[in-house]
Amino acid sequence: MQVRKSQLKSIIHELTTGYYAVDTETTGLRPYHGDRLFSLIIARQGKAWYFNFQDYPGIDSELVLDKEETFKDLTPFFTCTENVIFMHNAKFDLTMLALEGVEVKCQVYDTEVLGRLLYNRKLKYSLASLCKEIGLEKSQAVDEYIQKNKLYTWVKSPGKEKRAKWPHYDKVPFEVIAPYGETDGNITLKLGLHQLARLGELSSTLLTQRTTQTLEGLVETESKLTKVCLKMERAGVLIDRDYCKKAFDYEIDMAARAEAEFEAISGIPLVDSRITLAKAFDAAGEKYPLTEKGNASFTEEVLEGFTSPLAKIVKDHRSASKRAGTYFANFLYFADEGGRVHPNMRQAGTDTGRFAYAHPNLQNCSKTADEGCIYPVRKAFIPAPGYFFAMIDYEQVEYRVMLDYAGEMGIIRKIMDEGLDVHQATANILGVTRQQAKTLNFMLIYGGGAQKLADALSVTLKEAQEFKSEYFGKLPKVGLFINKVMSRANTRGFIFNLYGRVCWFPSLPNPRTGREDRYAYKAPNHLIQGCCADIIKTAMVRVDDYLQGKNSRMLLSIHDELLLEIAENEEYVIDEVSSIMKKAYQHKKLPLECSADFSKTSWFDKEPWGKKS
DNA sequence: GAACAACGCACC
DNA sequence: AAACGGTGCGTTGTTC
Repeated sequence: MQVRKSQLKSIIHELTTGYYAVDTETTGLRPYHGDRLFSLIIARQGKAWYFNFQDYPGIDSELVLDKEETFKDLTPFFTCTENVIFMHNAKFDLTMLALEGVEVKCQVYDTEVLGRLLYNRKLKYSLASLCKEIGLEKSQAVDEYIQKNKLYTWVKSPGKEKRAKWPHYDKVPFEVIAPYGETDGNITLKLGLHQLARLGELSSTLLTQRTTQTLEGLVETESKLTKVCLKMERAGVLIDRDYCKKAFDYEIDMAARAEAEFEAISGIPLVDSRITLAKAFDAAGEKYPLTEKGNASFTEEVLEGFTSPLAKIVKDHRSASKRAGTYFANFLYFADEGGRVHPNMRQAGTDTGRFAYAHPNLQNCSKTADEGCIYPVRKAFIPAPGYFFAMIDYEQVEYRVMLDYAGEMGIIRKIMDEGLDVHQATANILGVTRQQAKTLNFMLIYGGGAQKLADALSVTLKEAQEFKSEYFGKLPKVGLFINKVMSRANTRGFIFNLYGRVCWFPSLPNPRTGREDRYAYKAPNHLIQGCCADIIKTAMVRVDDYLQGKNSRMLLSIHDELLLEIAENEEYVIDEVSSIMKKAYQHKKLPLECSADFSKTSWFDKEPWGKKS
């Protein structure tokens, strides 16, 4: 129901402790660029209240509530820690609420996150598709209205072909959006309650299994984590705008030069496509491989093998345009007025449990600068005045966790007693070089076959097979572990890690053979990768708790690394955070190690912080 | 015109 | 029978 001014107080009075769904309607999707909520939906047991704050032409003025007053009245609701609130993509709505000064202290469950924890092999985790599975239909009215009436703006940014689409939800008529919002609220609540019930069932089937933590515990961690991510995202990362602009101009210029040179030499305008490149390199007499789909392939590696001067030009062009478009242009585009970018942390973004980052993705910023590069990408990120950066990362976490899971004591002792790193210890055991050991470990953790190993080590298939049997001969527990996990995935269809995270392996048709396949060779990787994701997620919740009342803050989580902004008088938190991170994994035999770097200038220039802890 | 597939490439 | 895991995002070329 649409809330009228006269009913406000009594309705709010009705909101006693219980299970709710909350949703907001917002002017657009960019909270850090001025978009704001214009309505709030609260749903409970078949009832949904639509609190409208926006004036529409001809609307009954009783239906236009005062935003400030409403949120003030709702303070007891949002600060009640006993309330349980379901939200789909909760972080977005929490951001919008935060911009109205509302801090939600209730227990928040993101139905997207719950969807992942329940079953992580879906194609989509949208509210519409999750609801559809349980027979609930999401209204498409608003999206359809936006499309039909073209209530969006196309935005083109310099140096890029792609345009961004900005929808304007505030232009959707009240009579369309209000019932839509109410439906969303109702179905989100039903979905959330259904998910909690389903989690209970799933959890009880795992109860007999050995995990250090129950699935319920994992759900609680993820629930708390949503608010941690909210904080991190709101903090954002400061960019050096002038640096980005200079770097962007420079790279655009480099790309233009490459285009001119290419055309001068080949007589063909440079278009980085298989058609143009095939034409140019055919003329230059170069031979190139084909991709899986039978198209000409011109990867960097292929170009590396060419003698034609065009090859370097294409490489330079790719590198310059990638740096200009994917990095510097995006940083400038996404930065708010204060120069901070707020990348979207996608807590439920991956099958394994890792985070995914978008808009912009800050997990794939170039670490190193190529030779001759004068604008390293990570140099664009700088600590705020009064702060410096700390980068704390787990050392070889996936390998260590795998060895600990496997209980391969021979190598574990070598690592612990002799202070060797994983690859060196492997090398010593096998009598190979560290680099070879690293390649072997790498292949192992990704489920690579003998052929790939042969390619990577530049040896024959037979030699690669010998390396493999040598490896498993000397590290039998690792082989046992890998086989056990694969066979579990095959026979049971799912595996779970020490944190209770379940990973499903449904039978899917293999596009190559058409036969059903569970892709079980991926299972050991997913188990380890997911476990490491849960380690850092657990650590983040604890670090956030530790940082309460301090000025230092977490900014980014990059799989096995945290980037923090440390207040100048809080240097001591670095060691403490390292320690919290290490303890987030309850090892059986092999503990985790962390190392820290710091920088007073940028994310690029870093120095070791003290010695390894 | 817009959506999609394919490719290439940055990270862990 | 064998299989190198997980992401986001840019452009090009094709298709609806």
